[in-house]
Amino acid sequence: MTGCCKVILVDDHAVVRAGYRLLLSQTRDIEIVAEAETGEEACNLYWRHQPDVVVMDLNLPGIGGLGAIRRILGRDPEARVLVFSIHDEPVYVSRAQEAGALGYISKSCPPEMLVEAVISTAAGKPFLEPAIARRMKRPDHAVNATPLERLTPREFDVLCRLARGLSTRETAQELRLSAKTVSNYLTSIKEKLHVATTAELVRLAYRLQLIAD
Amino acid sequence: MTGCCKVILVDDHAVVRAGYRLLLSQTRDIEIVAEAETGEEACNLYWRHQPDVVVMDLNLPGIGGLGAIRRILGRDPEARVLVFSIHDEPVYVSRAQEAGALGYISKSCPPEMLVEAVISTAAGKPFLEPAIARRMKRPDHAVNATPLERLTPREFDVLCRLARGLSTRETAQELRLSAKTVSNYLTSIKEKLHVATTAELVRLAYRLQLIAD
DNA sequence: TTCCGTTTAGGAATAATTCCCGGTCGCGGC
DNA sequence: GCCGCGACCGGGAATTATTCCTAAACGGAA
Repeated sequence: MTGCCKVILVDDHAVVRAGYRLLLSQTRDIEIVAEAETGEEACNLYWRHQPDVVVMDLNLPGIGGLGAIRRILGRDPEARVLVFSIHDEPVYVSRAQEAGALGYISKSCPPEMLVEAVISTAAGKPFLEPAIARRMKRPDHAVNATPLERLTPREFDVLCRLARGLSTRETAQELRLSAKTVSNYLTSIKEKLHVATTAELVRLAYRLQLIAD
Repeated sequence: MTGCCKVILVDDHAVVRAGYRLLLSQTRDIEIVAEAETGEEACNLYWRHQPDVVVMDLNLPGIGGLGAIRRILGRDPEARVLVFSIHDEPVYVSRAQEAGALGYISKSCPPEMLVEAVISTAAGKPFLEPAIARRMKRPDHAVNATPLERLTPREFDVLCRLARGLSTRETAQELRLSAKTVSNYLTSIKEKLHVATTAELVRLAYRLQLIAD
């Protein structure tokens, strides 16, 4: 571990970022070159700084963490993103990996592991929190466990936003789609998840821990 | 501010605690004497250390943050608790204050404010994040505090069913109303609870423990 | 009695949803 | 290269849901 790895920190809470910054600054090998509050901001800062790794929270305002990952990876397939989320459910891990994340740790991990994961990811080595890796291996979760796995990435995007309480119109604006398309997605989501009403959909989203409170 | 104020840190995420610990340790006046992951643990550690202030997250496993606050205050009415939550809605503030919290800040506040709030609360002075204080003063806050009380009995009936996932038609059948009437109730419920979509309504119902899972 | 809030629902206008369709794009196989 | 597939996007038309307004019936409070 010679050299210093440059890190961008993405999280919508300033206090939280400040904490991580201190935590990571204790290690000589790590330097935080920028912080972002939103996915969009993260993308912009990425081009400017060309960091070795992006430490990315998942639920961000705007395009969200997954959107940001897709956007960054779309333009730089070599980008290394470490997801650092409050969620430790396999659903989110799969989604993040699909989007192109190289590492994934949850906020329940011990503090040292954050450092370890950052260094590993910066070096291009995938890092997955062991506790989560164990859960991912359990057969019941494979592809058929949650019907969520049958949703396409875009359907998933739409579901996340509608479940959070956005209207079809707001969702459309955020994702730059027509309200019509969002409606059509909603219909197919409901069909795939076997629910009839939006309320049922939201309850399901709670049970699958897609949204929390 | 002579002397050192003793702090207990309560949050279910170790990394997050580690960050706050570093953040607070930068100030000489503050010493973190213990950390807890759950409300129960926080209570036990409170008797052992008799801290000047407890920095408490709200959503904890088990009895939760509010439960812990009530339990601590129940045995030591002089206890000083600073709530440090991700939520910035007035509902949570009122709940926390009812439970006995002396201070409240959200995680969207600037890092320096955490230090300020800890010192203030430790000294027995209430601290409320200015941005939240402003929101609390808005007239509609009376509604925010106990939103369900503004619903008529019939509206409540309707809400329970819709939130559980019944369609307007099913709800109408169950209550022997016309679907039209149920729709009309739905509109007035949404207005009284200040939500725009059904999804938001369901989330609110979760938070108010109208439905569980 | 008069007034007010609740319960109920219809009419009309508007918005959302459903179902069906057709187009584009990229990817893996032949 | 060409084919097929599935994801992605949204228009059209029919159907439903929602909103906003109105109004009747009822019961309790002033």
